[in-house]
Amino acid sequence: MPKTITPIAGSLRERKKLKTRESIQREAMRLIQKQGYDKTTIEQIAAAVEVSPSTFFNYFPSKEDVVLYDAYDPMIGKLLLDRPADEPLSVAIRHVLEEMGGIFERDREVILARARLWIEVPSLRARLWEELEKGQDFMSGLIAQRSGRAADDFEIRVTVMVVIMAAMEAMREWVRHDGKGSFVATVRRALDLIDAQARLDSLASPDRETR
Amino acid sequence: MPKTITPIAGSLRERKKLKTRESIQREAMRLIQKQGYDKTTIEQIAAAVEVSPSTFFNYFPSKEDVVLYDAYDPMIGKLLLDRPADEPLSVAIRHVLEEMGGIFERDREVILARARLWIEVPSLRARLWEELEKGQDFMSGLIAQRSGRAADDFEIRVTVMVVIMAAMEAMREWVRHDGKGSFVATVRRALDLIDAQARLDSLASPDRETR
DNA sequence: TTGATGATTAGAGTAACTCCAATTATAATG
DNA sequence: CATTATAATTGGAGTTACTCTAATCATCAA
Repeated sequence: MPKTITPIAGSLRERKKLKTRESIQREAMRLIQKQGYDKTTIEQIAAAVEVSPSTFFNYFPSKEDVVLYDAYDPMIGKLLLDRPADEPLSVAIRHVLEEMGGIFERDREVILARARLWIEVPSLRARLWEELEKGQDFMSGLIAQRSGRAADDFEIRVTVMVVIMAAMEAMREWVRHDGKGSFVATVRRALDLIDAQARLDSLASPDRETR
Repeated sequence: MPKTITPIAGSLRERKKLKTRESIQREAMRLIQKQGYDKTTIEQIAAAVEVSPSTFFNYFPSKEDVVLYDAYDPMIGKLLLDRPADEPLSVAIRHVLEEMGGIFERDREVILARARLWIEVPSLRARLWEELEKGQDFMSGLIAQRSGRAADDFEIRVTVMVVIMAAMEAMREWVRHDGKGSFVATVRRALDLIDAQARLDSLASPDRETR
């Protein structure tokens, strides 16, 4: 059994795959912007990229995923993880938000277009839910770990979901106003509104005293 | 042009339609319980009810709707509307919750089975989102009216969504514990947790003074 | 150069829907 | 009761997203 050496990140194959992936997504978005989501078929997208429909499904498990896939999600996750473990969660969240602010400003147009799709196309809107739940699982797990509670702690899950919904509603509000104004500021407003920070802090602080 | 007289509620046609509708839903649920959602086809359901697949789509716009359609939603809506307009919203919500409590207890098994599907089947889970949004629109509209604010007021929408998510998480928690314990009590716990009542009250009280 | 491995593809199949035109059941009218 | 209007049911043809499989083709390691 020949040991497979660690695949080089920049190998021809890898680079090609990445290129194809990006092409598919770019062409898909272009067509969808032009004709609408429902009227754009996988066949059309594949034709535009000059690959077969089969190949499309090699890269994206469903049509929704092309629009849904978001490079920022993993970024946010990483930023959150990189925060010192003893930092209060509310502070961490605010930090991450500000750190993303620049990117959000820079990619404003792209983000706005995609957010609009998320909100306006029923199947995408519904599908977005899945992603929110993944976010909830991720954050809940993180807090659970740091606070020494169970991963499915009711209190944690409720609180985290509330925070996520605040961000979600902020996005909707931001889109409703055609992306005028700062997205980050809108999220901040929502967070202030639900006033969840204090609660998050009390959850996130490790139970040092009890230990 | 012959004026169509108001169709009698209990006319033969109406009764038949209702029966068919109920049969479809009952048989669908039975098959789905037995074989799982994905493995149950519309053809099978139609065959079990002895109608054509076309007829299925006359009654339910999609397969998801058969499982999703919930007799309690309109009930809750009606109960909420029936509360005196000057009653603080938090009180109204608690009232409605307690009023539904008996029904929830009585139909526990049915509700649990359906809730399980909602949570476990991805397409249903995603689709549930749509319903939550309808709920948000309804409640936001109600509060907006009573408080004299705009229908798409950001603060209202965020707060309402938070309350809905609390109920949603309560359902998940309740299902996670196999429906042991009171559903209403779990929702109460979630509501207490988010402590949103005070905020709701401040939103719901009409701005009598300012007027 | 060769042999393995991974990517691309065509093709056949499934199932949820949509649309439409034909048929059948119920209701209203003279 | 006979007739006409209306509503419900149906079959059939078509679209599209997606799955599975087996063959072909490109890249890579040796």
